[in-house]
Amino acid sequence: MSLKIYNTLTGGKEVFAPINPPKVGMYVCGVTVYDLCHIGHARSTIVFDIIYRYLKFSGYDVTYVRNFTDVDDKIINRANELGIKSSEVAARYIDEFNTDMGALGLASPDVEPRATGHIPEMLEIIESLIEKGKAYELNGSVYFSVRSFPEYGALSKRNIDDLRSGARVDVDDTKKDPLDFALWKASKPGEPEWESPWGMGRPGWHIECSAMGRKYLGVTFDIHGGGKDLVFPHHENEIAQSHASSGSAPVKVWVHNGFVNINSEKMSKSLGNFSTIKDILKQYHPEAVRYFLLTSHYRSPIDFSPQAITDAHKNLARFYDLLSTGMELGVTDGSNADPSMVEKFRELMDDDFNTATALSLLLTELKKMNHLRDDMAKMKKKSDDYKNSKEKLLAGIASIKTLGGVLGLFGLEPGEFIEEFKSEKLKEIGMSADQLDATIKARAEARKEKDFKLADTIRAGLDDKGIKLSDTPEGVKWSVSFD
RNA sequence: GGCGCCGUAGCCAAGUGGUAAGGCAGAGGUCUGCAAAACCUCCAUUCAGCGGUUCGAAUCCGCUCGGCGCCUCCA
Repeated sequence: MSLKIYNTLTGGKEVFAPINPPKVGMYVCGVTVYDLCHIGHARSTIVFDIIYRYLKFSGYDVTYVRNFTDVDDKIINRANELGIKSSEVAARYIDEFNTDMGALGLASPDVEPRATGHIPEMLEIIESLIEKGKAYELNGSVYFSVRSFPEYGALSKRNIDDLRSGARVDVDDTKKDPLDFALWKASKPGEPEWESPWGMGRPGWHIECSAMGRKYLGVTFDIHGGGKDLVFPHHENEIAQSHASSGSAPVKVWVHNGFVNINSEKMSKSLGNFSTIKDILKQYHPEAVRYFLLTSHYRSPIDFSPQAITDAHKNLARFYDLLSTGMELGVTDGSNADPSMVEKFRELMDDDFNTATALSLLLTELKKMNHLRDDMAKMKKKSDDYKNSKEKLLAGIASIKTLGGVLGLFGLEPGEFIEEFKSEKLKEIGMSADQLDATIKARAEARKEKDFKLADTIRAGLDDKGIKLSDTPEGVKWSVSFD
């Protein structure tokens, strides 16, 4: 079986055939750095993080480029509000982006170019477009002539004549056609600006991706990604510019991720219903956020809710519990992963990165391994049965760890995941580890004295605070409950 | 107005022509002083509704109802 990817351009799943295998070039639209990132940005970044990881897992030599848009109207507005330079705004939010995405465990792209570092490359494309009669200069700005590009609308399935230009698009008298868009904008006083053949100015939004994609990945590359909302106009315009300038299509496969919704509505600033990554990470473990985002297909909308992330966390905790057993038994890496599991995982992921079913495969394996673990507890350690079971268990755990790793999961030491969450809980309820210890000891004393009433009262008291006690053969353990 | 997506159990969610994965919640059981965790069993004759195509449809087609997105900056 081979990897199939849904291509927005053709509207269907296609067998993935890189231009120069095993090399793969992938460009993903990053963020405009004028504010904190919300969970929607996290989704997009995580989706492409997983595509990146999976392509590499599949043996491709991937060059992953993700840009920062660091010159833009919104950044300028923010800079004016704060009374600082727009470059400072950009620097600040690039830092914040890196902090947030780092917390979410994202693999770094191979190149993270910034728009402002590629002005000459943009100017080169713009000049070539003017030469070819695809763009024109007016009052120091340069516009792309949409009607000069017959394929315009192919990506977003739009007919030029259906675009109600003027109704919702600002009619700009300086443009020859309302559909035309800016490649270069003459700068106003106080705005960031660069020299150009048409005077001082700054780039339009779309041209940066055309320039940086071409610079790092070539005139035509394999995959271009971004959020669904970028299909039109951003990616449509990008195709027009790049294609018109080079004479060939810039991208083979266009991949777009769906939105994160709140109560079935798109999360957005204008609706005021967004949650920043920082806020979410105050309440939930970053890996639970990643797990949650993987439970539905990347192209579908996903509804953000506390319940959904809690569910994700519960499942993660189950995995880490098994993984800690694996540690005790000596699993260190995935070298002895079960080949048939890996094969199944591949089949699922090869079908347009179906992470939801891939997770269910891991959950099914989890259940099998827990079953085995329970059985082993009843066996004699020197018996052949025990040895055989242990071998299977180790292979199962190794498979889960390896395949989970492709999804960016289970990277922590099991103890770390569990302890991290527990110490957060103690902080939340204002109890020290020593206090909890003493309480647990008091209950143990009561149990020893067969004073079960007192023991149960103590346990219930902790339970009210969200702390669950378990009496296990290895002693009393505690964990965090959600309900 | 144009283009497009979605509607699967109490909740979340796969499956897109061969007879409904998985998770959460719930019920019963094993274990336990009792619990918890883990495990076992059960939990959609049915996929918004109505027609049609087919030997066969949640899956294809048409219509209806409901929800959402893009067409303006947006992951």
